[in-house]
Amino acid sequence: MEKENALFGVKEIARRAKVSTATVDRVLHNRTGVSEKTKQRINEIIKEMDYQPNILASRLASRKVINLAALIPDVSEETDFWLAPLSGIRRAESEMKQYGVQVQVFFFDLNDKDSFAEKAREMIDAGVHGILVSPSFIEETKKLAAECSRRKIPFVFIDSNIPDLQSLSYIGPHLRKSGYVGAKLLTYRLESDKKVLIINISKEVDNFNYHEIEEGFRSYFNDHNQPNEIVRIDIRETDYQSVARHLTYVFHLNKDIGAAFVTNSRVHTVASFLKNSHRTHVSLIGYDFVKENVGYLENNVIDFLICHRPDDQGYRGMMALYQTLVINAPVTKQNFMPIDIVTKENYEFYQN
Amino acid sequence: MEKENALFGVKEIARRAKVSTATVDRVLHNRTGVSEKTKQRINEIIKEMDYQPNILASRLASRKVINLAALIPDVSEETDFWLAPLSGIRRAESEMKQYGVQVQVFFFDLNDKDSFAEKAREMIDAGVHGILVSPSFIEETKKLAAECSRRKIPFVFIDSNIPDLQSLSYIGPHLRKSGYVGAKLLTYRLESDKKVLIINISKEVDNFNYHEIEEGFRSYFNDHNQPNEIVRIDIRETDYQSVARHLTYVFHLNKDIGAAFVTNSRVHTVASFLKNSHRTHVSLIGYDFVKENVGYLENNVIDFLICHRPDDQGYRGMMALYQTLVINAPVTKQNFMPIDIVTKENYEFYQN
DNA sequence: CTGAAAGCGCTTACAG
DNA sequence: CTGAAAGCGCTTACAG
Repeated sequence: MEKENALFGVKEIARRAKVSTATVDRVLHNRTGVSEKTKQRINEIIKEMDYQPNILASRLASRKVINLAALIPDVSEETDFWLAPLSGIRRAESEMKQYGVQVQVFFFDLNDKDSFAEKAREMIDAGVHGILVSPSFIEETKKLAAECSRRKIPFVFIDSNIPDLQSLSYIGPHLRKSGYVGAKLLTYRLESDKKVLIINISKEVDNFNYHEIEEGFRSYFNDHNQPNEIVRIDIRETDYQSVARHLTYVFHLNKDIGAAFVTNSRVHTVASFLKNSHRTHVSLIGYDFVKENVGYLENNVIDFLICHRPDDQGYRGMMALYQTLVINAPVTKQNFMPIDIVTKENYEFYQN
Repeated sequence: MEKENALFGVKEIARRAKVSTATVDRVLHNRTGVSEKTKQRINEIIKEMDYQPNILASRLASRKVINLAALIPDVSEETDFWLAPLSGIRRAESEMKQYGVQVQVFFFDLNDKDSFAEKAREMIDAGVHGILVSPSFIEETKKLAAECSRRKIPFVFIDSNIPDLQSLSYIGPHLRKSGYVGAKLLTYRLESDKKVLIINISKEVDNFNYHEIEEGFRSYFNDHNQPNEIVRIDIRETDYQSVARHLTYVFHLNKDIGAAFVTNSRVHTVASFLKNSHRTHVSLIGYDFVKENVGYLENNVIDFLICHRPDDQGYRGMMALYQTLVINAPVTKQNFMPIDIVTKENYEFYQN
């Protein structure tokens, strides 16, 4: 009168291998304490049956909570950019929590390397199983990556990448191509006798990301034999007064600037300057769909914003961790986001 | 010696209400056969505890399979547009199937209303619990919607909408705004003495979608007092010869057409004509990131393609059904997709 | 209208 | 190295 209706699942494997389900479970999860012989026999049957575990049952039985963490910049007065990735992370969280996954978010200060290191420490100490991180500081990120490797904690990068660090996945823009797109838009209606101004506003002296964007931007000019002269300026102070001072000088020296390209989300500062100095005829392109920029899109001072779906980056980053840790499914190593073009006319539907 | 360690879940509710978990379950799912009094008592406790059901356990115990279906156009020789929504549907499927959800896709012929009705019939007869549909034919869709309402089967529309049909959700473009964006791009570098040509290539005489797009397009010209004259042409045959014949005539009549806007994905036919007749100086904008169009983006005949994340539409549509039927969570009634701008420079990263 | 018991497909101590 | 048994938090017949 035994019920042998289980034609699949661990029970069936156990029946065929003439072992208990406990042993099957051990093999399934590469746990120790199974003779090599039994192990092989079971593995063959698993293959034969093309066994697919029931994640539902698995998660329910093992009441292990999986702890995922994210280490991202805090939203600051300067920019609310990180609101978007955060919202993607939260969205992932709300989908995963029913399956026993918890998410903790750690925020660091973009102007303070030490806060990154400190929060990374906290995060590791919290005993997390997987990490999403915005690798804003190279050295500190390397240390974190090393620690993760040591503890076998998978980690993904979003927004920018540091190659060769064994990250599970990179989810973010292809910066070179992004700069290239910027150049296309900038030159689309640019007269050939006008100069082009590249503006890099950043406290960090050597941000590799901006270099890549600029390289991409310049390579478009090369590829298309654009005759326009390119002027560039680095501004190390991010406040309006400093930016205005530098720009006044550049515009004074170069009377015929027809378009400006800002390599990051600080384009609103430039927009403000152009507006105040009655230079709104200059085409302006920059990065990121943040609050500060939208107003200038609205009143036509900024022509285009380039964006890389920051919301999606957060979402997909968390999902990549989930895939690895819960579903045990493979994850794409490089996941380049679309290079989105946002204008006054389409921004209201740009959710990411 | 009883274990009373369950401080949550149906057991705890049952304990507090002094009933069995079976009765709690009945109340939880609005099943009949519970006295009004007991029901009230249990509902109070549920509220008090802010009880969240464990979907894992629920899905595992009730081995009911949920059948979702999609009714979309088949990929035809004419266009592979529907490959994208299909891939989104498949992506959703692979995420949901571990949770006991099955997905069936039914394909109809875009040139044959009857095939829509027929497949709709088949789908309903298959006993599905939720439906995603591309409402390509109004009357047939209305019939399907009525049948769904009768059977209390939730349905979502993607790609285009038919309002007032009690759909669970619409996921797709805001067509008016999309046409508006098209006009912005078209005029961005257009000289004011040039004419603009609107081209509508479609066998259907009265496609409401194209009307909306065109209206949006025209309203941009109004809003901005664009001086350009607008010429429009309707082409009822979709083959290249017919299109070429009509266009030859229009271009003959109007010597100074500077830009053309095609209201759908058939922009590649126009591109082909422009190329063959050495008119590639005409700016060309149209719809959809389909194989046929990409080549012309590549060789600069098409300037911009406008897209509405068809992949995402399929994915989100299925997810909306999942949310309703499995999670019992609310769903947004209108979900307008971003209006994406695809160019030669950024298309390689446009996955949707 | 209500409850006791079995069961979903796994995992986990525990005992040997 | 292996297995019997209990249990995860629900749902489902079945019996009353």
